[in-house]
Amino acid sequence: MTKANIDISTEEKLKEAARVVFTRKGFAATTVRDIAAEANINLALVNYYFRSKEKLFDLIMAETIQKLFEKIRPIIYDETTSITEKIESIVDHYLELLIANPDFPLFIVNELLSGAKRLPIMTDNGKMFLNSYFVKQLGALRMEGKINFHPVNIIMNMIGMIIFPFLARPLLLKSGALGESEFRAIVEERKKLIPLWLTQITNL
Amino acid sequence: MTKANIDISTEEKLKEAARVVFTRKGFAATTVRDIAAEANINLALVNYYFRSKEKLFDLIMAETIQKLFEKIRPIIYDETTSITEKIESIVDHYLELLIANPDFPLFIVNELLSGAKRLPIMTDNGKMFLNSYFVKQLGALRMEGKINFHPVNIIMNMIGMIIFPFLARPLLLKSGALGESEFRAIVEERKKLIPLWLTQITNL
DNA sequence: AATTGACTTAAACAAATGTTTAAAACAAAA
DNA sequence: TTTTGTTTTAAACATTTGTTTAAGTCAATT
Repeated sequence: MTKANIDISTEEKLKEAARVVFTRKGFAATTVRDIAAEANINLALVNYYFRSKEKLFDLIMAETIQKLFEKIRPIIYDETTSITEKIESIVDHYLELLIANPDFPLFIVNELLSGAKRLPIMTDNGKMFLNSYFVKQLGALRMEGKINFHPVNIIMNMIGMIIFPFLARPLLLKSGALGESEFRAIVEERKKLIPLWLTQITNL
Repeated sequence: MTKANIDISTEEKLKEAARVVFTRKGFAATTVRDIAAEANINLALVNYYFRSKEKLFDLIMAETIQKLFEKIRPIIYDETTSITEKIESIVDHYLELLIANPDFPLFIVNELLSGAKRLPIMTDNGKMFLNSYFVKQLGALRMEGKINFHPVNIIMNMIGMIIFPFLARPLLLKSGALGESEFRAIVEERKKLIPLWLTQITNL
């Protein structure tokens, strides 16, 4: 057994440290030295294992997006569930994930700004979303005359309502408008409310 | 008349260029040379006029936030208008502003990530929002039993629904899911829909 | 015309940052 | 034990980046 096999640590530690720092500060504001320090590992090893700061970032970004969508895909491609059931499922899964990683939305949005280069990973998954059975169901909703607006609005509202609290989180906490526990309570409350609101909106 | 009075250009040109570049790339990813180049003005003049990159950013940030809230304040402190009227007003003003500056939400959100130092300007205005008559009206809504959830949810939903399309914009455009004109059409559509949806949600 | 004071420029500086190098440490194989 | 290939380390390198400097330009004032 070579050292490479025993030692899951170094490479994995670096990735984990990079994930933490990139998420907290964004790509541009993060230095390779930050990552090395966070991992308590020699600076040169970042380039040794990942060749460059950019490659490391791309790797983490790809993995994160991947993890994100592979949870959603089975839900939105399920042809046996109703719109309402899908919404409940998506909201629940998404919010659970965000409760565990509260600054993840800021991370993504931050990279939307600067990283036009790194977009393909996301656009591909975005298309995957737009081609889903869920979107077809929403389209049918319009055909049936139940809604009189572009179905993409429903998706926008859903994701918007899911992620907004997490975008506003630093503002809400630092301003003292909410405490950590109140924030958590509101998010928990929204888990049930968002699907309710969405059905009201779509007249279901 | 000194040169300082004639020449509104240099300082103002730099500020405008800085606004453009900061908005496009965020604080960390923007270099002073980027700004100078965008303005076609000598590098040293950035520090000559604004002392530092950070001071320049703070100035622009403060002005932008200021401009943003001074439009909203009279609306949300108006004691003569109903909740519905306020919502219509806010949505309309906000969306108009965002149509003119589509990457403004990304800019703000981007700085929420890194700039814990630059938050005070925003938290102050956040408090201004939370102390408004609008929020009191929403609170009353709960007292009357018309809604059975924390009123802050309505604000979250409103802002979330307003800004989300602009956060997703680069993704939607680059992925080809929407064209520029379709995006514009959807936003225009939402101008009327969002208030409608919000009244459905609040049982008004 | 000479002077003043604000503005502009090109060059330089110091610090920070991504990356590379060359040697050392180390564990497994021969 | 010696050898081999991988991993780790400290130092160095080349750029980039924010900032400063010192000289130059220019218009108004004296």
